[in-house]
Order: sequence, then structure tokens, then C-alpha cells
Amino acid sequence: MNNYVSDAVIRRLPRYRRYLKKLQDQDIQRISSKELGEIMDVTASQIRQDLNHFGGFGQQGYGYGVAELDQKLEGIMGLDRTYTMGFVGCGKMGQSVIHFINGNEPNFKIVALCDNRPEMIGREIEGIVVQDKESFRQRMRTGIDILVITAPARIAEEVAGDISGTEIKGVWNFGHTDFNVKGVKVINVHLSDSLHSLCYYINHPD
Amino acid sequence: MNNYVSDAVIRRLPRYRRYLKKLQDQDIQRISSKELGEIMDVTASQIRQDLNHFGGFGQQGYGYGVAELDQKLEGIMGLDRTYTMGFVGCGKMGQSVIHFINGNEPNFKIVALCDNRPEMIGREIEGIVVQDKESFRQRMRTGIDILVITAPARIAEEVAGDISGTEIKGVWNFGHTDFNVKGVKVINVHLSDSLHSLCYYINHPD
DNA sequence: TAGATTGTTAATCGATTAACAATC
DNA sequence: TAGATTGTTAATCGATTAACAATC
Repeated sequence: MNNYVSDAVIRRLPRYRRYLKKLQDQDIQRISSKELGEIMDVTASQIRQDLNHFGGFGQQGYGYGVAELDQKLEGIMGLDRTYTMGFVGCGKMGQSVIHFINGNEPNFKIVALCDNRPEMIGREIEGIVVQDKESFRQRMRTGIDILVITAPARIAEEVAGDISGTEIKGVWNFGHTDFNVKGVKVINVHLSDSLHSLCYYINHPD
Repeated sequence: MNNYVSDAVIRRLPRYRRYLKKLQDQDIQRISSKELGEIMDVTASQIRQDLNHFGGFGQQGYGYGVAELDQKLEGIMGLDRTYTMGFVGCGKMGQSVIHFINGNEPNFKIVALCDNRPEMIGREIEGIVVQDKESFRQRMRTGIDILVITAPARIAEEVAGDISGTEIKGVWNFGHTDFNVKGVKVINVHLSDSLHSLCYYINHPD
């Protein structure tokens, strides 16, 4: 019930949920922080601390109800509702993220696509017609919760400027630059960065 | 020159490099930690602390040479050599990562592809023939530095078991489960997790 | 030399872990 | 009730920031 929640905690929430799903698949109905900690390779203390930011979901002497905790976390992250998405960039990366969302994320509905290349305009990708930048700019103003950037940096920068004043609440950015838009949360995926860190570890084993 | 380097520092290294590249594009040849901190939105202190884990790359009264620092970081991350890559899974996600690597990461050479589906076997993707699991298992033993997992969780788990004893030094995992292989560094990308954290932020603005 | 800015030590801040009283 | 395990406070640990002497 604490007010401030650190980024470190927020980044762990989806992971808790992944493990809770797995437990449900195994028909396990309750779990203690100790057991869960062993499975997830974190301390029981951290689990209890993390969860208590949002309320007391456990029961002394018993542990946590797996399904109940999963549902609470779903609510905390707002995954008990749907989000509309618009894509900027429908190249290989864009198409694969579109496919990923449609196949794995039922709470996210893709409602608009945009691409710069004339040969892409008017084409349908998984049932949605690709728009040009001008008509997308219009479409973008209302009814899109999350903007997904899967376009080259130059185009991403252009679009960033158009976000203010729209209903967009979050940006999921696969581009290679960081960007900040006031009033909108941006998550930068940065594939290159994670690959390059991997190289660091490869060259500095311990 | 310090021996232990925390994950937090390692994750920041690629980001420093991105900004140094940008500075080079603008023909800026030197920069102080103060200026760089302002551009990157971090403290000058953090930059100096981070870099000094690896040596004194700056000069008092002057700052850092942009090209020189970039080159040092390249060396630290081992990006002055090439890495061979094998892909497990050649679906939409796999193909898009293959395309991403070939288009953006000259230090990474894709040398082997694998897919489970009969209709994929023998097909060529960006010049590389897709192998079945059995022949890939053989191929995997030598000459692959990094294994990229872009296959469903079930297949990822199978492959994980075959890694020990190969020359593979790192795994770049796009699957939806965490996994650990002893002696091999694994970086889990977890697209869902980052999307779900974004939802948390959308629902808890401040 | 004087000014600037590093490299590095010390102080602060925040996150993780440990401990334990509360309680199911 | 006794045992188990939470929720929560206190202790520890690590990372970030500030300060400053070294030095280009």
C-alpha cells in the first residue's frame, strides 16, 4: 500500500506473473514466498517486500493463493483491460511484433498501421490496412493507447513530435534512439544494447 | 581498472557508445563528463565512475576524446571482433532478428539456422539454409559463439539441454521462459515483460 | 600560470536482506 | 494450541552522487 514503487519492483512484476502462470499449469494452488523464491532464484524477503507495496495478498502460516495473487498482479499492471495499439513502421521488425502481439497478447488490439514506403501503403497486415504518414497522423489523435515504434530512428524522431496532444499514453520503442515525450511513458527496447552487453559478458567470464 | 563491474554499469556501456557515435556524426571531437551527462540525462559523476572501472580514458582539464573513448568501449565490450550466430526458430520473430542483425550489426555473422517445421527445412533465409533439429544439433557443437533463441518455449527448453559441451559462449533468448545454462551467459529479452511494465506505468502516471 | 576537468575518495541514498513480532 | 509464514521494521549492502585533490 506504499505509494512510491521503484522501477526495479515494476520490472519484476511481469516475471512474478510468468511463474504464477507456470504454477497454475501444474495445478499448484498455494505457495510460500520461500518456495517461490527458490523457483525464481530470488529471496523470499524480496518477494514479500515487493508484493507488500500493493497490499497484503498472503496469509500468515499459509502463504499465497497462486490464482489470487496472479489476479491481483494482473489488476496492478492493468492487464485486466484491453489496449489499442498503433504501429509506426511495418518492415520485418514491425511485422514480427504485430505477429507477436496477435499471437501472444490478447489484451492488445492493433488498430492502425503506418509505413513510409509507397509500396506498403494500402497493403493489409494481419487484417489491418497500412496507412501513409499523413492519414496516420490524423488517426493517431484518438483511440490509440500505445504507439509502437518499429521504424528507423529518423522516422521515429518525426513521429515523436506528433504525440503530444493525442490520447497516446505509452510508447513501446524498438528504434535505436532514446526519446522522451512529456506526459507519455516510453519503454525503449534497444535490441543492440542487450546484444552488446552479452558480448561484454562473453569476453569477461567469471 | 577495478575488477568487479556491476550489471548496472555493463548495461550502460552500450548506451554511452550510442551517444558517442552521435557526437562523432556531429563531428564533435571532445566532450566533458558534464556535457555528456547533460545530453544523456545522467550525472557527470556516474559517467566518470563508470568509465574508471576500465581505466582513465580522459584527461584533466580537457575531457574525453570522443573517438578514442568510443574505441575503448568497443574493445571493452569485445565489439572489435566478429561473432558467429546460430538461430533456433525461423518464424516471424526469428526472421526479423536475422534481418536486424544483417542490416545493423556487422560484427555478427549468421552461420546456421534451425527450425522444427518440415516446410521450413531446406529453405534459405538471407542466404543461409534452414536445418532440421538433428543436423543443427551437430552443427551447434563447434563454430557458433552466440545462440539466438527465437522459438516457442518448449523448443527453447529442449535446445538449452544441448548447449553444454559446445563452443557456445552466450545465448540471446527471445523466448518466454528464463533459462540458465552453466558456463554460458544468457540474456533474456522478454518482450512481454517490457510491454506489461509499460502498462503498469500507463495505469500509474505521476 | 590559471582554469578546467578528471580520477578517486567520502557521503548519501536507495534497494536488498535479515529478523521477528503478528497472526492465520 | 503449536507451527508456519506473513507483513513490516531494522540492518546491511551496493550503487549513486558529491566533493576535492591531482593534473593536464
